[in-house]
Amino acid sequence: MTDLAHGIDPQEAIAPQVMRALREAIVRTDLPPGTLISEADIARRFGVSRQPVREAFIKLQEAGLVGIRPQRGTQVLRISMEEVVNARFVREAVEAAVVHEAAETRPAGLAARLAALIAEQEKAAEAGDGVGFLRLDEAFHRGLAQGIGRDFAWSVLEGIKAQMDRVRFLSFEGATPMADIIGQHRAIVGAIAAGDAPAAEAAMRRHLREILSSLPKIAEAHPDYFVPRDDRAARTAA
Amino acid sequence: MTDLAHGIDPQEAIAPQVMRALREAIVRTDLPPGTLISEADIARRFGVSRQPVREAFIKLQEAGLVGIRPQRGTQVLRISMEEVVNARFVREAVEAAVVHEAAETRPAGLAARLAALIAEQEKAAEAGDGVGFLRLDEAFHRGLAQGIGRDFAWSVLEGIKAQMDRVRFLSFEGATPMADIIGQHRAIVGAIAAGDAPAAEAAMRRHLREILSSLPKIAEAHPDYFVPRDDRAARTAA
DNA sequence: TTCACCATTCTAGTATGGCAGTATGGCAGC
DNA sequence: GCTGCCATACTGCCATACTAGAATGGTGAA
Repeated sequence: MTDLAHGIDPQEAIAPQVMRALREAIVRTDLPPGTLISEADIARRFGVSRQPVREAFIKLQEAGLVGIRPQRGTQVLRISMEEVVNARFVREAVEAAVVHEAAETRPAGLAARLAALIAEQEKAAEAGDGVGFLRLDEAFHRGLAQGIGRDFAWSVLEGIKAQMDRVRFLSFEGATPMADIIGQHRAIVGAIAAGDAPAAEAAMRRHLREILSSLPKIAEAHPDYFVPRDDRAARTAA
Repeated sequence: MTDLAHGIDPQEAIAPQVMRALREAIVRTDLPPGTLISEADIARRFGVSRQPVREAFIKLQEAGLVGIRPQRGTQVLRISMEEVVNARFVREAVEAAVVHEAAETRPAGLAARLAALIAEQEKAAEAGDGVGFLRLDEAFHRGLAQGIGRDFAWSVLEGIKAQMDRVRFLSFEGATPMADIIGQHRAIVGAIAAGDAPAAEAAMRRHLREILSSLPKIAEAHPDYFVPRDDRAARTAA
C-alpha cells in the first residue's frame, strides 16, 4: 500500500473510492490481517479528510473485513473460517436457486456467454494468470445471476463474500487447481444447457463446496492470517 | 413522527439509534413513502448533529428504504414490487436451505420452541394484535435459523427484508389471514419434526410465496405507497 | 523492584463549518 | 405572457474542531 492517493478522483464521491481501494488492499493482503489502521492514518495516505474514511470503515466492518473499536482503533480482521463457512452456506442456497431457475428458463444466449467466459478462463489458466482467473471466475458467477435477471441476488452475494474472496486470493498456493474449477464451471453450464435443474443445482453445490476441503490447507499455509482454530467451524460445515 | 428525541440514549452511539428509529418509522408508514427528509431536518428533530444522521441515511439507502440524491435531498422510497419479489427470491433460497438442514439435523428442542412460538401467535391472532403477530412471526423465522446455528444467514436476511417488512405491515387490510400463516408455520414445523427435508422445504417455499399473491391486493389498497406498476415484477416472480 | 497515580497521546464518534450543485422565486426585457 | 438571468436558499459531501474513553509511558512511594 505505497501509493493510495494515486486513484482518488475528486470529481466523484470520495468515500466509495476509499472503500473500494481498502477492500482490494485487504483482499490482496497488501493490508495484512491484524494490521492496525486508523481513520487519521488512512485519511493522510489518501489525502482526504477523516469523514469519508470513516464511512468506508463502516462499510468494511459490515463486510467483516475490519473491526472498529471505539476509542481504541480499527484493525484488519483475520479470516474467520466460521465466517467463510457461513457465507458459503448462504451463497450455496442462493446460487443453487439461480442455476435451478437458469436451467428451467434457459434464456437465449446465456449458455453461450458462459461458455465464452470459460474459454477466457482457460486462457488465463494457461498463462498462469491467477488474478485474471479470479476476475473471470467472478464474472462467471455474476453473469449467471444477471443472465436470468437476478441482479439483486448477486448484489446480496457481493455483500457477503469478502471473506471468501480473501481465501480465494490465498488459494493459488496448493489449493484447487484452475483446471478443476473450469471443469466444475463446465458441468454447471452443461446442466443448464440441458435444462436439467436438479443436475445444475448439484453441480453448483459441488463447486461451492470445494472451498470446504481446501480451506484447512490454506489456513495451515497462512496461520497468521486466520482466526485461531475453532471447532465450531467444522461442525457447521456439515 | 412527533417525538424523536424521546429515545436517544447519549451513552450509546447515536447513529445506530437514529437508523433504527427511522427504519421503524418508515416501515410503519409514520414516514410515508415519498416523504422528503434531510440530514438537517432529522438532526434537528433528534437533537443531534448531522453526521450520525448521514450515517443512518447511508444504511437506510443500503436497505432500499431511502434514496439519497446529492445536492437535492433524500426521499423515503416507495415500495418497489420488484424489490419485494427480488428479496423474496433470496429469502426463499436461504430459508429453504435452513429448514432443509433443520429437518435433517433435528436439534433437540427446536420443534418444541417453534411450537411454543406458534401458540403465542395463536393468542395474538385471537386478540387481533397484528403488530404483536408480526413480531412473533419474525421470532419464528429467526428462531429457525438460529436454532440450527445459522445466525449469519439470518443476519443476511435481516439486511434485505426491509421492503417485505413494509408490505407485511400494510398487510392487515385484506391480505393473508393470520390463521393461514399459522397453518403454514405448523406445516413447516411438522415436516421438521418428521425429519422430512423435502416437505419442510416445500412448506417454507409455499409460505414465502404467499406474499406474491397478496402483493397486488396490498398495492391496490395503497397505490401511493408503491412504485408505479411495472410488468417486470410479474415476469420475475415466476 | 513493583505498583499506583498522573500526564500525555491516540482513537472513534459527534458537532460545526465550508463548498459545489440544485431548485426556486423575482425581475427585466422582448 | 414568456423567457432568460440572477439572487437566494437548500441540499449532501467533505473538512475541521471538539469530546470522551482508552492506552501508554513516566515518576514517586513502598
